[in-house]
Amino acid sequence: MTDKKIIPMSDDIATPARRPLTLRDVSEASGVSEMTVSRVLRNRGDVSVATREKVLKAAKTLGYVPNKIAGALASSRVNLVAVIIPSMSNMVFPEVMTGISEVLDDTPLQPVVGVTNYLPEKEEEVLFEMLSWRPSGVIIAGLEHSDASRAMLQAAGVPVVEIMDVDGEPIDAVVGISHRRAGREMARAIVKSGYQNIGFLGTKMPLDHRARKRFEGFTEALAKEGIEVMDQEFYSGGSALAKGREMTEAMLKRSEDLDFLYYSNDMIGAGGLLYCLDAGINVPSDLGLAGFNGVELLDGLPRKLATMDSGRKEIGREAARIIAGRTDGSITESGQRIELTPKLEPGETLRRYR
Amino acid sequence: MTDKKIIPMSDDIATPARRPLTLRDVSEASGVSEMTVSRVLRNRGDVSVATREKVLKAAKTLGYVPNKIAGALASSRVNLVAVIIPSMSNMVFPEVMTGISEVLDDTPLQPVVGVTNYLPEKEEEVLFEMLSWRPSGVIIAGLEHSDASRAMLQAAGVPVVEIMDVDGEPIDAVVGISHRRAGREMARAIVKSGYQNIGFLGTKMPLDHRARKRFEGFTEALAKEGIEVMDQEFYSGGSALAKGREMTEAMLKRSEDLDFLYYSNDMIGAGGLLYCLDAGINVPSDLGLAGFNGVELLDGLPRKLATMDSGRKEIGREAARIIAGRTDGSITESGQRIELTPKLEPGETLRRYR
DNA sequence: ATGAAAGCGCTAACAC
DNA sequence: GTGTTAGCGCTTTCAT
Repeated sequence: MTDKKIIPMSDDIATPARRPLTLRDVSEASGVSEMTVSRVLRNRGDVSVATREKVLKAAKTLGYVPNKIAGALASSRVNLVAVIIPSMSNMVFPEVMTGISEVLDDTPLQPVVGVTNYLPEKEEEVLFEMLSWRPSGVIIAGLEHSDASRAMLQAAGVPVVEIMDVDGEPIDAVVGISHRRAGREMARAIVKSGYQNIGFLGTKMPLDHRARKRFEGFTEALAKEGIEVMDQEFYSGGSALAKGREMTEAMLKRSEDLDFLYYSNDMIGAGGLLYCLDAGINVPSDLGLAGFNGVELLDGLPRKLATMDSGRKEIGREAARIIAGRTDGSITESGQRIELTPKLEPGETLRRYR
Repeated sequence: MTDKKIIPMSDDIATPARRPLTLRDVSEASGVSEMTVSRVLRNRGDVSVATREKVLKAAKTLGYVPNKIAGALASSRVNLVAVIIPSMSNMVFPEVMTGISEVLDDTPLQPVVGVTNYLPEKEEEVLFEMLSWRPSGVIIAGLEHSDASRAMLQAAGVPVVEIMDVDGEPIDAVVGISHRRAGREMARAIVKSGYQNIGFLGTKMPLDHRARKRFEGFTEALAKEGIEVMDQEFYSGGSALAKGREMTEAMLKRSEDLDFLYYSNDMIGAGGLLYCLDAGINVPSDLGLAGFNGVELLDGLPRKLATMDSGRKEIGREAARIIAGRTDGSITESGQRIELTPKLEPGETLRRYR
C-alpha cells in the first residue's frame, strides 16, 4: 500500500452551513412554496399529506431550524414569558420556577428568567431588556417597583402577575401570601406555646420587602400581647447555615433569658438548630425555634424545624395559569388576585403547640 | 363650590398605549428621522448633541422600549447566549450561572437558560427551541448528546462550549473537570487514610454521566489497590438530606464492617453525617465520609464533610469568557479546552489524611 | 451629520 | 390545497 490516495478535505465539507438555513432553502429543496412550507412547519391550515411529507423530509435532511426572530416579527407573537426574580441561589425561586414550568410546559409559552439581586435599578434594567423582546406576559416578584418599572409594566400591554406577596397595590394580577399575616400568625403560635422572651434573626436586606413585612407583622402581633422582641440581629453574605450558627451562639450568649428564636428563613434557622443541639440546649423545652419558607431541602435535620410554608410552587403554578389563560384567550378579565394561605408547620421545635 | 367641573375620563388616558411604541413614534415626536433616532438610541455614528437630546427626551417621555425582535432580524445579531443545563434545583447549576452572569454582565450578552431534566429528548427540544432564537453562543452541560443535538450544535454556526466534564469528545470548546479523575483521587485519598471497607451511595440516574464517571474512576482506582466496593445503594427523588440519612442507616445496618462511605453528592453526604453523629458513630475514626461538589451551603454543619470542589463558578466564568471572546472577535480560534483541577477538601471526616 | 431605500426571514391576508 | 403580495420594526448601505 504505497500509493495512498490523498483526498483533499474541502472546507465546505469540514465546515457545515455557514449561513443558517431559511424557509427558502426548504422550499427549494422540496419544490413547495415558502408559504406552504411555513404552514407545514407550524401545522396551520390544510396541507395535503403528500406535500406535508415532502416538506418534512426536506426540512429534516437539511437540518432546518426555523428563525423565531423573523416569525415573531411577522406575526407579532412571541411565546416568551418574562420571569423576574430577585435571586436564584436561595431555595425559594427555583421552586417558583418549577411551578411555572409545570404549567407552561403544556402551552406554547416558555419562561425566560431575569435576576435582579434585590436591586431596583437592576430590576429596571432587566425589565427593560426583557420587554424589548415583547414577551406575552410578565411574572415579577414583589409589589415594590420603581416608578419607571411600574410605567414600563403598565405600558407593556401584556398580562403582568406580581408574585410572592399580596400586601400592597398590584399593577394587574397578583398571586402570593400575606407576609404580614405570616409574621403575625407565627407570633401568635409562639406566644400560644408559652414562649415570652423572643429574639429575631434575619438578613440585613433593606430591600427584601417580604422579610420586612413578616417582621412587621411579627412585632405587631407580639405587641398586642404586650411582648417586645428582646433581641435582634441581621446578617449579610456567607453561608446561611454557618451564619445561623454564629448568630445564634452570639445572641444566646448576650441575651441569656431568651426562650425563642424566630429566623427570617429556614437556612439560618437550621444553622441555629444545629448549634443548639451541639450546645446541648434543650429544644424546644428550653428554647423554641422557627424559620420561614418550608424548604423541603432541610427534611432530614435531626429535628424538624418549625416553619411556615410559603407555597412557592403553587404560586408559580397560579401565576403561570393566569398568563397562559390570558394569552390563549380563555381568561378575558385582568387584575385577578389570588391570596394563598401560609401554612404553619409546627415541626418539633415549637413547644406544646396548640 | 357647588359647580364642580366634571372631567370625563378618556379611555385613551386611562388605558395607556395599546399598540407598543415604535421608532417612528419617537421620530415623529422629536421631528428627527427614524434612522437618526435609531443611531441615537444605539450610540452609533455621529449625531449632533442637539438632536441627540431631542431624541432622548422624546423617547423617555413616550416611554419607548425598542423592539429587539425587529432589531435582531435587521442586524442578524442576537445578544443572547443559550445555557442548557440538566437541573436548576440542585446546588450546582445556580453556581455555574453565577459565574456565567459575572462575566457576561460586562458584555452586551445575556444568558438564557433552558433545563433538560437529564433527558436527552428534552435536551433536543430545548436546544431546538433556543437555537431558533439564533443565539450568539451555546453553553451546554455535558459531552453526551443525541446525534440530532450534536448535529444542531454543529450546524448552528456559533461558538459552543460544553461544560462540567472533559472526559469525552467535545463538539467545539470544553470547560470542566475530569470526573473520572475526581473519583480516582478520592479513592486514593480514602485508601491512603487507611480505610478499607468502602461503601458507595449515589443517585439512581443512569443519565447522570458525570456521577457515573466519578463512580467508574472510583472503583477503578480502588481495584488498583485490590479493593472492591463493599456495598452500594442508589436513590431517586425526595429530600437528599433525608435520603442520605435513611440510606446510611440502612447500609450500616446490613454491612457492619464498613469503615468508609463515599457519597455521590454533598447533600446526601451531609444527611449521612448527621445520621452518624446522631447514632454516636465516631467520625472519622470508626467511619470516614466524603461527598462531592464542595457546596458552600453546607458550611455550618457540625463537622465539615470531606469533599471535592468541582469549581462550578470558575467553569461558568471560563465558558462565558470563551463565548464573549469569540463573539466580540477577541478570540478567533475555536475548540479551546480548559480542564480545571478538582480540589480535595479533606474537611473533618477523613481520618489522618496524608 | 442626516436621510432614503432596501431588505432581514418570516407570516397575515388574500387570491386562485 | 396552494401561491402571491405586502408588510412586521428595525438596521444596513448608500447618498447627500
